[in-house]
Amino acid sequence: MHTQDQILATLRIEPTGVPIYVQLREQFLRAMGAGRLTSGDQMPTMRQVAVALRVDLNTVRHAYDELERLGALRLVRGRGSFVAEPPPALQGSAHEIETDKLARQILAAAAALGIDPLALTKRIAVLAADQEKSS
Amino acid sequence: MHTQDQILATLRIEPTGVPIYVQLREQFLRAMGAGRLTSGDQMPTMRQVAVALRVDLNTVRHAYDELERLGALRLVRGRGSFVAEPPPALQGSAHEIETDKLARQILAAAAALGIDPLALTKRIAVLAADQEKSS
DNA sequence: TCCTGTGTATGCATACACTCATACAATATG
DNA sequence: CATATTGTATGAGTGTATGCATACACAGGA
Repeated sequence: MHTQDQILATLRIEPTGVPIYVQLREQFLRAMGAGRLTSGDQMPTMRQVAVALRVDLNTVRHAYDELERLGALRLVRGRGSFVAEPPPALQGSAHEIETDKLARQILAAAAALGIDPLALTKRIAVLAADQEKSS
Repeated sequence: MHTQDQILATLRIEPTGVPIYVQLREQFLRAMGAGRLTSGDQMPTMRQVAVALRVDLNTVRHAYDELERLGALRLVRGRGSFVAEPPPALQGSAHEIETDKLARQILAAAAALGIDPLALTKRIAVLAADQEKSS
């Protein structure tokens, strides 16, 4: 019952010039990957986020919208928003396509931040290996 | 003499929702932090950047302007733009921290979308290598 | 049924980001 | 001095991001 509140408390909007909806999108994706939000979890309400961060409802919706298009959320009218099941089946070519998509997004993000893709690749490999062990 | 050209070749603008001037700002800051741009170096001309990236002169100026306000650049009318003396914050270690942050965020996103981190790493490496060649 | 909490959808207003075009001002060079 | 180069500046026009307000549509419970 406290999950949403805890997530809410972690959200931060910074005046860096990066659009608010982008900041929200990244923070939620990260919370999911870190396990602070898991499949089936109810997300904080759009209105909750809007009020808590003193941000417009449409802005939050913009973020939730993109997360749904990414397949990370399920938006259910009248009920709420929920973290989607990460398709574990995602086999064969479908998996390759998704992987490719994300890989390109990542390179774009790295370029946008001026981070060397090769250095980034190495770092990811190391962290991924660490995660393998701990699980 | 090749410095500007080399820096120019590393610049990338991606449609991530992050404003172009922010992308430029970050990339230059990181080039400084990584030592690819050091005190006294002449920056590529605003017009060079504008033409190379097919972006408006005012947009580039916006980025250079912020960098000057940050103390990272000295803009000299009629002569050019130069990296300031104490190339500000974001030194080597800070750069590593940023890379680390992005790496973790990527792993988070991958987990959230049900994508295998190792497969992702390989794909990124391939795409990054391709990009290196084409430039 | 009625009420409340959701997501969904408008319209209006403001500010910002970006492009395009056109200059002006200072510096360097011939 | 003339010219080119570079930074500086402005205005028009378009699209987006954000905020504020007001609804509508659907689900669940009293």
